[in-house]
Amino acid sequence: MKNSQLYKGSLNTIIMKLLEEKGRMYGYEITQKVKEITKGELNITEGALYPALHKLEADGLLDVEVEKVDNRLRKYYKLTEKGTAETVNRLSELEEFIKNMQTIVNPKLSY
Amino acid sequence: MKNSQLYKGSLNTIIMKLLEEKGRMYGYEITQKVKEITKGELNITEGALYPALHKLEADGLLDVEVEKVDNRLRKYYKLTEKGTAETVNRLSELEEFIKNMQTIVNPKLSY
DNA sequence: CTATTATGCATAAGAAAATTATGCATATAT
DNA sequence: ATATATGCATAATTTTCTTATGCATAATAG
Repeated sequence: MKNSQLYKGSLNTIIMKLLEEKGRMYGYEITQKVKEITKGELNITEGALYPALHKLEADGLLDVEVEKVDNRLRKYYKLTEKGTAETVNRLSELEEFIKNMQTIVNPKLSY
Repeated sequence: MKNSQLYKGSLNTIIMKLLEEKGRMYGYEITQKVKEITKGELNITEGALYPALHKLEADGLLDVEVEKVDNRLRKYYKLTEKGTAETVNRLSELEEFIKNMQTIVNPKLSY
């Protein structure tokens, strides 16, 4: 998704967190939202995003609703009950991860 | 390296940061250090570590010195000049990454 | 005294997740 | 007319990691 490899593995968590906040979003909207949040730093590619959405749906974490807006197709995704529960876990894992990485970057601040 | 996929892509940065701090380390030492820092949360597997070290060496970012300690072999790695320069970039990327992920987790704190 | 754990390096097969390169379609701006 | 933006999708390839091994020495536990 970017020149930095660090984002590898975080895409699902990002998607789920955004959906938790917004209620429902469509693919393109997610890419734009992430670009905005990260001030252009993180550009999610379609080749990563769509397969990820399909897998989350297949795993029962997301539901999809198709709508036609301005004669263009949109697939709105939202968290299922299972997905909402799983998001809690993913977010706590993410916070642990961030803490650990901060400790590695700046070991002196950890005590 | 762990059950959480979030660490994917961060191994090289972790290795380089530790080497920047410690001067030189050997493989097994790196696994133990990371385990200690993360309180057991992150266990780097040999299958990930050794190929990563070999690649960093092949890319000219690390130098290796073989030593025999207590009748056991150790391969001490240290940053080359190029590696030290590259570490600066990786660390600033990591800090950006952490900031971005924090903004995603907790958008209300970012203003 | 033998089996397990710790120390130490290594690689091979496979899976997972991404990149890169496409493809199709409509709408808008240049 | 052409490029850019919107919108979804997939296929080939690459990167990175997991899992499973293999070998070897030292120390500890039963």
